[in-house]
Amino acid sequence: MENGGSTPIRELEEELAAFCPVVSFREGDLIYSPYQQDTVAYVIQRGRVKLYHLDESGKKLTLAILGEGSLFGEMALVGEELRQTNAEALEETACWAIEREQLLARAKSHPDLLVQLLELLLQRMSETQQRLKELVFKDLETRLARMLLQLMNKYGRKRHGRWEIELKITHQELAELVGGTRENVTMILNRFEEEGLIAKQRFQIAITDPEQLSKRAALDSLKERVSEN
Amino acid sequence: MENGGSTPIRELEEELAAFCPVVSFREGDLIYSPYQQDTVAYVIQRGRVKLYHLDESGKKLTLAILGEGSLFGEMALVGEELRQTNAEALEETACWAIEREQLLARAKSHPDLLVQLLELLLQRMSETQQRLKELVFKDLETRLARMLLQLMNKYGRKRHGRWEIELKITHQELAELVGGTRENVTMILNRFEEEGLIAKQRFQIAITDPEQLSKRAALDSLKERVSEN
DNA sequence: ATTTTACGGTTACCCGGATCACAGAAATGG
DNA sequence: CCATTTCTGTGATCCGGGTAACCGTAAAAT
Repeated sequence: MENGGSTPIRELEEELAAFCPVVSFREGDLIYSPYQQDTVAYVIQRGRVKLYHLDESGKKLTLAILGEGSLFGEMALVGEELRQTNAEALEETACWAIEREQLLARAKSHPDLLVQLLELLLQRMSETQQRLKELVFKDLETRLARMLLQLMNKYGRKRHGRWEIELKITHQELAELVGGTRENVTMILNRFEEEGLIAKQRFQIAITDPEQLSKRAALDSLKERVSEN
Repeated sequence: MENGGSTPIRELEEELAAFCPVVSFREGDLIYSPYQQDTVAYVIQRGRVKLYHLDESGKKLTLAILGEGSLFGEMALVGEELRQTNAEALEETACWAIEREQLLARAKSHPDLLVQLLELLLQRMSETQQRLKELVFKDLETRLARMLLQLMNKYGRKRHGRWEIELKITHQELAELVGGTRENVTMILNRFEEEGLIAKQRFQIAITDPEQLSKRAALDSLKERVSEN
């Protein structure tokens, strides 16, 4: 379940193994942070990595929580760009470190390599655009419902007749994922729980009624009907 | 000024010319729209293209207004993804049409090709993340100020001691670019004009005081000082 | 030249959600 | 084991900005 099943990363893994060193991080390690300039991107071999922006005021926006097979730090592969986000290991994590020059050299003889990286990149691009769209069009409750479903898909495991999200997560972190405040997230989660959509305890959420939750996620914020315009 | 000067697209142009047909669109033409499935991406040779999302309710969010040398429709290059946005020609526009299979074949013998496309793609990715960040962290006035400066950089031309934005644009369209409503954009523009930062007429905006406007763009919405936390 | 449509300007009102301010409960660490 | 920190729960209050409802004016259509 860790990797949606749709991505054939095995080949890529072999390719990377051939010319990339593996680097390891421990829980809480900062892999990089903004304004650094370096020339290495990463593909996750094992573990989880959080990408996030930090505002001057300390507010945080999480761009993604990535698992095995995901590419990140890709900006380093071309141009002179500095890092723009923080990347933090959420647990014991190992990554292939793709050094820019190495990659470009290697790509000449192994053209498929770039195509596979391109694929991973487009996947991230697609997710980012989706986030942008939701932030503008959907209200907080909808966004949170969607996020819970996404987490279920990525990290969910069925047990005792419900989908437990195997990711230690706080309300604060959820808020940072959906672009809201901790207080509002807590309120909405409690609402969901009262309605029997989810069950929760500290650091832990389980989806008890995915179908119903999906409805909440699809509904548009304010209107039930706009026949014509 | 059309193309920031930083991108060496000339080489890419030659590459594309070698195996891509050129397709033309007229002002208002829809190049593609969501849920279509096809396998061609575009690089703009001449003209301007707007990428946007349309909500069920008719609300619009503009992702980007692209000019010469920009890549779009790139999702079509891998996977089975359907189109997710609308792409519309804002004026007489010509594009190289990059057919997926052709590209992949060509890439084998011309490895640089993918690298250059990758570069264009990362540029878009970077802009998208920037937008996301602004939407969460900055208020409408700040976002609008930034957008005006961006438009100035891309489409501005100095004349009569001010930077005229050579892009016919309505308040509605500006609103769709910054994620706000037409009414509020009108109000803020008038405020900017009263303060002498910009000058405007129908369909037309000029920046009269870029420095001052930049300050408005950088300021955070609510606090002047947060010494420690 | 007149009608029609689209854009720009402005107000009053309202609501989602941020802020602020606590309090209890569960972990963590000396 | 107690003390401190970290999370969660819940109110009161406030505000940015969306919604609705106009009107004047410039442009486009016939």
